Amino acid sequence: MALRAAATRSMFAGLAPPGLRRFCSTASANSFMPPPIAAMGNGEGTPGREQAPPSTNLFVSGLNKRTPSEKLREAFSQFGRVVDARVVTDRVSGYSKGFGFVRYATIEEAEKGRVGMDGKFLDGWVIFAEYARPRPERTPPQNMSNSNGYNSYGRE
DNA sequence: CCTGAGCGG
Repeated sequence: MALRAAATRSMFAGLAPPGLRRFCSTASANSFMPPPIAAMGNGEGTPGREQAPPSTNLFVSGLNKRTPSEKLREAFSQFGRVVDARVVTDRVSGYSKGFGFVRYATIEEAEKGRVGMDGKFLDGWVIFAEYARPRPERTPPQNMSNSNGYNSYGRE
């Protein structure tokens, strides 16, 4: 039955997430192999590539360019209370950059949502959820003109 | 239109 082969290809041609190529670079697309969970033999010699510490801010990457923030919040609200969910869009082009940020109410929910949505499918694309890096929202750590000393760090 | 590594206003 050659018809079945054609039908199978047609099915995969509709929702073939190109994001899967990150798992297997030179592997056959016909074989399902587990992701190479890195080589844990470096110990602590991976500076720059270290993930951010646990926080309520979640960095979601691998999103579809047409995925709205509502879809993100809806998908992540299944694991916890999403305080804020935003898909990063460009100011000049106005289109999504392919990643977004999801802020949970507590770190526990953020952890559950991160593990629960990391490696899941969204709009036919494999998304990756990890902790966002501590980044100042407005006031830079430089120039302390204010005697208050309040730092608007997105932590917690 | 949005082609895909990536940390936003």
